[in-house]
Amino acid sequence: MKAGVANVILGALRQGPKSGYDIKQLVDNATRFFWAASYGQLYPELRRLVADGQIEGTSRPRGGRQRTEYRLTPTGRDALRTWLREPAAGWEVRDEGLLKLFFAGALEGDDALGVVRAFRADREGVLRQLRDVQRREAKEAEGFPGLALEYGIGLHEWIVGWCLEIEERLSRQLEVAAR
Amino acid sequence: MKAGVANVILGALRQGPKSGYDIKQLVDNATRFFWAASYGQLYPELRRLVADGQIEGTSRPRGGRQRTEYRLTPTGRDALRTWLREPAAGWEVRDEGLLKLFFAGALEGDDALGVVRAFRADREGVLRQLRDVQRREAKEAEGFPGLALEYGIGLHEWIVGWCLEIEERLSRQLEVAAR
DNA sequence: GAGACCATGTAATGTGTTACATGATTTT
DNA sequence: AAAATCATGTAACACATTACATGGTCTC
Repeated sequence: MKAGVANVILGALRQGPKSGYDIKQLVDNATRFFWAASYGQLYPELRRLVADGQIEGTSRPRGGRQRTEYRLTPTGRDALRTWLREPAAGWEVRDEGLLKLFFAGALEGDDALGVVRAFRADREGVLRQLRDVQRREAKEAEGFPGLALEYGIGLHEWIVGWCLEIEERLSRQLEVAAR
Repeated sequence: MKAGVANVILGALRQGPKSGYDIKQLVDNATRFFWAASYGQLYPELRRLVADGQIEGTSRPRGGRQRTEYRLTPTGRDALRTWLREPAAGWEVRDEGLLKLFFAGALEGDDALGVVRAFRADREGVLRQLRDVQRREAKEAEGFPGLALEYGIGLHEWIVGWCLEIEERLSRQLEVAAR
């Protein structure tokens, strides 16, 4: 899971030169759902990649506003392609909603049901966000970025559906128990 | 996303008293897929929870082997139930496989297809692990822990299915392009 | 002229993993 | 008798977020 930010930068720059700010926008818009990055990571890593010869920075002021635009060097392009061909290092999830679901047995029937409902509500929120992105970026998000977006939407649709099923199952059990 | 380990400990102890080692086993067996915890977090947090009156530790040697068994105090039980009723703080994913998928356009057709295939292979691996857990813990994993497991299995089945579809779609595109 | 946005950066803080250290017991 | 498992703990390190600091420009 090491050197993650570097790959985000390299990948972002492939679609054309960008400032640190631009990269942050891309991250917040798209990759944040599976790979977040803060300025505190981005800017130092940009310098490191320049020092390492993987990217080059040019001063490109916009109006009177200073701005450094970065682009890939051939070395950087190779590094990106090499990384893409390597097996993925890993996968980490930290999901408080699921943790609550796991322990929901500590609550009584209807409160436990509430945990599932809250979990679903959260995922419906994410689903809405993803659909907003899809609407906004209909043009830009073609090819693989669009595929990743489709993945996220489909995944969250599945999750919401699963929750609804479980909620029904639990409701029926509660009814039976109440008799 | 703060104080996460505390809730894992509280939840784990609800099903009966446990040593730090026991809790680590539970984490590695079950919650690790959505909430991991290392000894470096667990042991200090156990002390903190004792100091805070949420759990109590008793020396219960097993043979000549020292062992401290922890159990919930009423305070701890309340804290667990309160936490369960609160809205979930969040949700974080760091998925290198998806990041590669997102940038796979930097590779040529069949290499890009390889990224999807590698992604699927990884998820098939996780699916196998989850099914192993299900087989091993058929008895213990009833109720909500079992539900969380079902969720994980269903989710990964969906993912594998999605990958197969995409692989076909890309294959067809490659064939057309080759003509 | 106020507020949003573009733009860059760092320091403090928080969080979590890895490696190391130690030692008993049980299984093969 | 070796290897695996039970059991507890800490120190060093890696990684990431948050808050802060600064200042220009664009839009209402």
